[in-house]
Amino acid sequence: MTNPSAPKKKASSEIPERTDIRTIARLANVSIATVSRTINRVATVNPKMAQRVWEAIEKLDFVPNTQARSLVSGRSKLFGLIVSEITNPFFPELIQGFEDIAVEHGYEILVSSTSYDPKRMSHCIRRMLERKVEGVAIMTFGIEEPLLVQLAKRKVPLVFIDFGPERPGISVLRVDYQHGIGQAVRHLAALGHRDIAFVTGPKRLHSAQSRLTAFMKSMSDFGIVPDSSRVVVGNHTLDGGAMAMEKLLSLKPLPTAVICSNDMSAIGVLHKLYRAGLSVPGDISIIGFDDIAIADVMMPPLTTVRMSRYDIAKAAFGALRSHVESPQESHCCREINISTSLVIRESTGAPRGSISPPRKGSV
Amino acid sequence: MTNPSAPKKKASSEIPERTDIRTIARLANVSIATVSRTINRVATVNPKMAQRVWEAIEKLDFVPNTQARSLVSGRSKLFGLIVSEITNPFFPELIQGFEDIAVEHGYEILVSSTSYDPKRMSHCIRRMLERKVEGVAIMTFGIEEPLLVQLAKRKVPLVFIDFGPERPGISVLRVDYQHGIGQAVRHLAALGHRDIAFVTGPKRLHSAQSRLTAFMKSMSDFGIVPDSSRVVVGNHTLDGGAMAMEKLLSLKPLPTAVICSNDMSAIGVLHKLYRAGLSVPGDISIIGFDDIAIADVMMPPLTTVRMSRYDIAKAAFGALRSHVESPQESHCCREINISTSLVIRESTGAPRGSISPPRKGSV
DNA sequence: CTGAAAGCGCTAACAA
DNA sequence: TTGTTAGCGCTTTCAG
Repeated sequence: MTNPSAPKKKASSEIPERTDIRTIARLANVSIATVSRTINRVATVNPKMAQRVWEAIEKLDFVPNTQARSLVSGRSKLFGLIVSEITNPFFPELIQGFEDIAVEHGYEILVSSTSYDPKRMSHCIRRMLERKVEGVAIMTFGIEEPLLVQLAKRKVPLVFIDFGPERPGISVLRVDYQHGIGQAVRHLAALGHRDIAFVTGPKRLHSAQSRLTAFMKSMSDFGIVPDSSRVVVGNHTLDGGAMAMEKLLSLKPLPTAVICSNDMSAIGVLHKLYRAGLSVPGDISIIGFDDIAIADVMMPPLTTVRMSRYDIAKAAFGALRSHVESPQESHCCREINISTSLVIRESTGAPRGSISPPRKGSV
Repeated sequence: MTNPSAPKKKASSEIPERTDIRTIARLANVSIATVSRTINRVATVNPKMAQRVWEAIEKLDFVPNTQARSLVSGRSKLFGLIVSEITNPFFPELIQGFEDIAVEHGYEILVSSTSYDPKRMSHCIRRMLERKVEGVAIMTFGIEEPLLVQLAKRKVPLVFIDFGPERPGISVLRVDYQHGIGQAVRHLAALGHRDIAFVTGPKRLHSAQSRLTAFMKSMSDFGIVPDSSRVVVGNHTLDGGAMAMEKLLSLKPLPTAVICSNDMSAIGVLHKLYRAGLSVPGDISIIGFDDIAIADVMMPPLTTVRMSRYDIAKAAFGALRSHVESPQESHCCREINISTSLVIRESTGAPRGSISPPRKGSV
């Protein structure tokens, strides 16, 4: 007992520096049970007593101790939220949504950004387990198998995005990449593009793979078989996008359009193009993915596939909550669909020479 | 006791579904005190026993319950971190730094984004109090007085940025706006600018005011007295910047340069200029403040005043930690200086007509 | 409807 | 050095 405010031994003449439920009970002249009931708004408490209790609480400015509460009730009212990269604007928007909803429902969240590092991820899962989270939303778009085991063993409700094991207590948010990316390809095709490149995300990221797959499928739907040199690996960061575009720039006939696995990559691409003195969409059309807030103020504003952070946050929280609060019917929400859709702005246009005769590619 | 794993009464033939310190003690054939000591790495435990304890822990995959631990020890190892706007990239970078440092030192953080809303702020302080945080970093660059009282009353160590009350247990991070903004003005003046506008942040934000003051002071250092029409109110968002620039655009002689109170505003300004068909820095020079990651990939890359998120995170954590772990010497760290400095990129140049004859604006 | 009492899982005197 | 024991602040049976 390091707690400095805790008296060593009970003594009748002790000054009660700490103000707990007992202090309130004494002041309100009721039992601690009544105080507890009042605070928890149990309907059966006599209004008169409740009134006295609230007054005492007000007067002493009492704040209940969540730790003690959780300890005895077995409910921490805490959810974990793991994201891969808090510096990618997509995630703060997601976190904000999740936090808003959680708080609204009386939950707190423990956020952790793992920077794609399995070590950090492992450590952070451990910490969450120690804090007795009631569920974890793993919004990293991919996870290492062993870490998963660590969590699943505990039977902590989990919600994944894109990819997760099929087990009770685990929900998966299925993002319909095909729809949005299909729209993107159709948009480009309608504009006259046939030579479309793709900047992927990190190879081990499941979501990045799904986006690529959706792209390939959409292309072949239009009878286009992209050759592999048009698919270049990025890493979902600004730099990664810039580097990917650099590679693309060295290609013999420059692709007339490029779709990126996320907006950060697309912005990197835009920047590299700016450096190269190429105009967008004049020389080349660009499409991103995510629709982060900044996409709208790029020069030019970025055409992109929107994936609603709010929908994701809401679905993730909902899944966790239903697992926690009604475990028996939790199977009903095992999979939730998240839709995506194209937002057309100004980074896409007809390819050079599609109407007027083709001319030499600049650069 | 809702806890479903908790047996109602002790019974000798109970299956111990829950694995706590007692279970470990039994398996390792030691007392619970020894288990506790082992976990807490108390040096005096017999290595042999410790070994047995660790094995049992390993075998049962035991994770200690932080809530119980905090409850008895009086140390939650939790810090609160309040930011104003998680969707402004400045903050995620700050959060990341703070989290890294905190975790490294065995602390957890509770993050909350208040969106400048005093109601949310109040609610979030309350929640943090309930969770028994040991300190709160209030990185909102401004706070309402009554909320402050709420916290100060509890004697929770606090660290503010820019502005905070002078009380024991409270540290303040003083940002040296004058240095960076002075550099910015000097840079512009050296380039030949005299007609420099300023886009402020929200009026009630202390930091925004300080930035404006630093600007005014720097201007007068160069003998320039900016007329008030050149100071336009923004709100530290993309939209706010765009709207501010719109106002500026209607000014009779367009200012030749504009300094913004933060990068988000500057990006909004850049975008509005792009819309207006004006070139940067050809027609007008722009300087931001913060140096968020995206500033470097703007078109053109934004000249801005850098304020290190990492320095702030480190200083904030350090202040909190020293208050918690050695309260007696906490007065030694009441004020910490944070420096700022100009990062020159490509959004600044000589004003039109200063050296070479003016040419038509490109688009 | 209210109060007394038994813990939640753990740490820290204190004694052995 | 190790074990025993008394709580941390709260919820929740269970009697009354």
